[in-house]
Amino acid sequence: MRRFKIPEVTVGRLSLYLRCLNELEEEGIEVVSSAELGRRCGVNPAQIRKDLAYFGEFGTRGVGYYVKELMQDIKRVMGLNRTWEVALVGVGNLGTALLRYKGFQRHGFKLSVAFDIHTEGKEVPEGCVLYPASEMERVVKEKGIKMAIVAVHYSQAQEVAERLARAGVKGILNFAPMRIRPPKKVVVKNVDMGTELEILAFYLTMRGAK
Amino acid sequence: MRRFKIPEVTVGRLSLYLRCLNELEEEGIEVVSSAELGRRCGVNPAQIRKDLAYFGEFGTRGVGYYVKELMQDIKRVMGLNRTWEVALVGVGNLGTALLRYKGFQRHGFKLSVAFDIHTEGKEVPEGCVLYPASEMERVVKEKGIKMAIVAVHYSQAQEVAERLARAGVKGILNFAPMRIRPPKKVVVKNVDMGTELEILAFYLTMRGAK
DNA sequence: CCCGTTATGTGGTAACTTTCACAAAAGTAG
DNA sequence: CTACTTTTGTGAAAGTTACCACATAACGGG
Ligand SMILES: NC(=O)c1ccc[n+]([C@@H]2O[C@H](COP(=O)([O-])OP(=O)(O)OC[C@H]3O[C@@H](n4cnc5c(N)ncnc54)[C@H](O)[C@@H]3O)[C@@H](O)[C@H]2O)c1
Ligand SMILES: NC(=O)c1ccc[n+]([C@@H]2O[C@H](COP(=O)([O-])OP(=O)(O)OC[C@H]3O[C@@H](n4cnc5c(N)ncnc54)[C@H](O)[C@@H]3O)[C@@H](O)[C@H]2O)c1
Repeated sequence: MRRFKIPEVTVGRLSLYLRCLNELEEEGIEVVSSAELGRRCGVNPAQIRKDLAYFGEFGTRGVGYYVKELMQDIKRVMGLNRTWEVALVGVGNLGTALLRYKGFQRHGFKLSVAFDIHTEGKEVPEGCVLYPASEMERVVKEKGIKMAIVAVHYSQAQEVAERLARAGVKGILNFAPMRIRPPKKVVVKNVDMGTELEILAFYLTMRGAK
Repeated sequence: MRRFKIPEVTVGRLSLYLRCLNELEEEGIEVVSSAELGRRCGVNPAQIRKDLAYFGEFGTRGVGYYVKELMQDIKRVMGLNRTWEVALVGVGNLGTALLRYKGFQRHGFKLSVAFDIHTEGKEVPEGCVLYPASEMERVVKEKGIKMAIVAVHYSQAQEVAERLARAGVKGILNFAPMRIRPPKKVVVKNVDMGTELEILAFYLTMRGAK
């Protein structure tokens, strides 16, 4: 139950467990063992127990974990028992797809504001407001938004990140193909789809494909 | 120079080095030390040297690495000195954004065919051909395509992956929010944006944001 | 209420990754 | 050709993460 340095892989797996627990719940299963959960999500059972042990004792010996309870517990420790307002910067190809995606909403992330340097002719879904990029600091600060997604051209990503940080954002998910150097007190996660394809290319080459 | 088990983090960093070397080349810099490269991409210099040492000796002692040469070497070991034809399955919000994205092309990945169960009214860019999903096995096999991107609803992802595998695909990049269990002899990379946001939420909660 | 069964929580260890630190090689200047 | 500087390539240490194996706890049947 020591809340100090939790490895990111562990946090990622918690998210995975949550997905799996969701399915179990939908199937009407009320109790699950680490063995069964491990089989379903491809993780060693001991790993699951160790991951959970960072945060407390959630299971019952001889029984397993109560699905609904464990879901609540994981959501609580991950900060998912609430709605997070998220700002999107860059309403281009990718930004528009993200805005239209219903999945974030379902998991408690609400893309409530979007920013772009060009707003003319751009549409955003119900429930989201589009602003010119110049309004970013003001709107983000006023709304107290703490989380943002960056989907601008890579040459703009670092600057946008720093502006967001100044406006009070504490977490950034970056899709531009360059690692944003995290501003002070900000957590940055970079998702680089190009790199993912390149990793695939590597393993295919290694295994002698084509 | 032992080509056995290369850790995936190493491969990811190779891709990062490549990005960085590109910038150096654009700046007209011809030689770079591991120290300078490390500063630029936020990686320990010894780490860089170790990563490269898996594949050979690319540097010159007392000098450093010749930028152009190292780029070629990394591209060669990663299998990026060629064009990869890629099939896209699922031409929805995300699929369309991916098709329109110019960045893949620039790095040698060509999304030359796309598949969807609904093709009516769907547009794909020049250079890409859209087929009904029922044609998947035939087209992929005929074209000898080895790499695919899956952007369908999560309930379809596993089945699509298995069909792709049967058609000869050896590498799959999956965007559906469920881990695809890799079919025999297929490498699967899962990109889960929901999980990424949840990891951010965790660290923000941990640090007491909001 | 006790005993057998089951599955958790965890100490210890194995496996893996990162970093240190230095010998070896290459270049340069005298 | 030698002395000196620079920076690689790498063995060994340190640090991290995953897994095994078992004592411990809960449950249920007799
Ligand atoms: N489209 C994809 O599928 C895809 C895939 C992988 C990575 N990416 C990356 O995501 C980013 C966006 O890609 P895209 O295809 O949507 O590009 P895009 O050009 O369609 O969209 C970028 C948007 O950002 C806006 N913008 C630019 N600078 C801005 C600023 N300073 N402030 C606010 N808005 C700004 C532009 O007006 C534009 O609308 C790029 O970095 C790209 O490399 C995209
Ligand atoms: N849109 C996003 O920004 C986003 C973000 C994160 C994750 N995702 C994930 O990516 C996937 C696609 O998202 P989307 O928003 O594009 O959804 P979407 O519903 O807009 O698109 C899915 C497309 O796949 C097609 N399809 C369904 N089953 C198919 C099959 N068996 N074979 C071929 N085509 C099939 C559908 O006709 C549709 O066009 C989903 O799994 C989603 O969870 C999307």
